[in-house]
Amino acid sequence: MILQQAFYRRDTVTVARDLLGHYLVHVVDGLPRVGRICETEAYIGRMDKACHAYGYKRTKRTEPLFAAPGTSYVYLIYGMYHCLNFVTEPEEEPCAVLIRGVSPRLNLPPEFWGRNRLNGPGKLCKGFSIDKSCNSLDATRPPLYVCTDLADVGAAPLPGDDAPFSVQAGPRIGIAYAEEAQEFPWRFCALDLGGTIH
DNA sequence: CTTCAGATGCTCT
DNA sequence: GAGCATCTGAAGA
Repeated sequence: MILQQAFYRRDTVTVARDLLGHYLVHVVDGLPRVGRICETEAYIGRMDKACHAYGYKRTKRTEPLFAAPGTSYVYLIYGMYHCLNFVTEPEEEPCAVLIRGVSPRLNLPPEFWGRNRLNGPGKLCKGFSIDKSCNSLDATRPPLYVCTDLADVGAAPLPGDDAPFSVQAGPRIGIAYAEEAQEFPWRFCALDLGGTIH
């Protein structure tokens, strides 16, 4: 099934952990590009200095964070990479989960198959052709969504994809400015799906 | 394996 | 004008 608003309308840390193992889908030119989510991070505006909407800071950029749970939030970072998030918690609570890594499953360009080709928010967006045109979409339906099974995109399940996996938590990446929030263990890795925390 | 510099443009002050 | 939820390639250990 496709994850619906009720899935995202929950505690952000819980959603970040629960997204692991599910399948990110972006339909491009009629073909679903699919990867299995193996790394995420939680951002919580009301108390998290690493969140763009810390202290309910509302600007043109952060506007999607205040929208309905299940909305996409895509922004440009360092002038050349995009980052994909899904908005969580009820409307007006600016929170989101950053999708940091997936392992390739379907219809990805050849250069994105193999180890360490889709681990990292910038690489992942490149592989899935995700840019600002994907910002502020309803991500509970095509072209951009997350589903629980490969059967949901009409593909056969992969042997081993139904096996349990272990989750590791650790501090988030690239937020040295965020003072005490640096240490929050809000990064989640599915170790057996290719994720790594050092 | 590690560190390090540079690329590049949008957003907010 | 400063800074940024990153990545790559080159060089060193």
